[in-house]
Amino acid sequence: MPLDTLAPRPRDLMLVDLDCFYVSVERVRDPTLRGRPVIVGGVPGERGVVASASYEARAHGVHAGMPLHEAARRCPRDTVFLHGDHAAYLAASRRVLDVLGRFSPRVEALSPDEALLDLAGCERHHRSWLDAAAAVHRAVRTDTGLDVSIGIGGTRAVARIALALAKPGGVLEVRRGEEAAFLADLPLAYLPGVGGKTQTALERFNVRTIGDLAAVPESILETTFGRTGATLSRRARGLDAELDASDVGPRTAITRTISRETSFAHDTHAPDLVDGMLSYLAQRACRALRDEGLRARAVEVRLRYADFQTAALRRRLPEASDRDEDVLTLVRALWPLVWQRRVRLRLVGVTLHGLERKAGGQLDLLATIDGSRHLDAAVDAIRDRHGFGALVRGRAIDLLPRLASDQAGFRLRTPSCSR
DNA sequence: TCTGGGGTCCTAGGACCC
DNA sequence: TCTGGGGTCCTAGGACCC
Repeated sequence: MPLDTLAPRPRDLMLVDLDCFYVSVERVRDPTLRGRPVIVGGVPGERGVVASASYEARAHGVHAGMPLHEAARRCPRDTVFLHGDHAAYLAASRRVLDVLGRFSPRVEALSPDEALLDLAGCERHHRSWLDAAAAVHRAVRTDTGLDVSIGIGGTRAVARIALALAKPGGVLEVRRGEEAAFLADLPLAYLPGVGGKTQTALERFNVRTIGDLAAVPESILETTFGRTGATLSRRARGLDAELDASDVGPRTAITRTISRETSFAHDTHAPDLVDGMLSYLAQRACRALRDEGLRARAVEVRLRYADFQTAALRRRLPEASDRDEDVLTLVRALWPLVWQRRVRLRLVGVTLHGLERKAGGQLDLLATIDGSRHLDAAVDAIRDRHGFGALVRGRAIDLLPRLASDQAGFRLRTPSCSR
């Protein structure tokens, strides 16, 4: 890592977050949902958790990540439960990114409902950053009907914490030089990278606020917690950690892993069901792989038992591949090895590792004489026209009626805000 | 019927090579 | 005979985030 990326570079970052994103998109499509408790993630009776809850639902103690049946127990009768429409959310997300692109040439989508803007060079267009934030809020509102919250700070971590305090629908700017004072009294849990385990570990050292952490010498934290300790130390002091120092902009790095997993409606001990579901998931993962123009070098099969214990095995493929057949062979060999306990399974999943860009030229030439590659391409084309379920290999076909559609990532954690 | 699905980064130990 | 390092690849698993 070059030294200059470690030096604290003065910059102004604006983190924009869409409030109750999924619920808000649903309300734009169906205004009768306004003012009522709305929960996106599934319907009661299904296995699942809340992905997004309206403030009316949150008033009853519902939050993202809560099991659906628990949410149903807490909410009034007229609460609307929706599965969600991820294609619509993605489309809305793109429209918002278009709007943000008018405010800065450097916009980075962090998730479907969050984007980071580097404000360098935008000074002359606005009297202040608060002014700019108000303009962003108005523009997104006008063009998409969605509301945003905004955090402004000199580092990704500071902007994120400012955002947490700005919700819902507000703006908070932390000016350069004021980071230490801003962070000092905040509970440790506000610091990105501090989860339950780390918080507990640090509390044993009497570290309870971000200011407490900032006061501990970085060398001690690094000795105790390794690289993570150094990262947290820098964030707590309002500095960029190595991880955070990258330029703001579209991600260019290659995807690291591609995974597809699903929970069974009921825990199962039926080998046919497990084999079929894993075949289906493997084919979906391979399709995503081909869509990205990547090949995988290793395959992992994961499962979760009814008691929530999980197990996984990872093996290299004989050679990097994007073909259903190669991955299926390995998946079929692996799952009987992973499933050791005589306990029902609640979830199975397939993860592709060691992704690399598919080589061009010569391999394409090979592909023309490679029948199974042709087959995958033909299958992909049929699925494009008629949906993924139109064609599934082998035993996976038995499962089709109960398979859910492709789903993008759910937003789980909404930092709590008491101000 | 407690506890979804898709990711990233980091660590650690063993194999193997020089 | 004994005692080493360093580097890289591979697998397993933890913690965290949205």
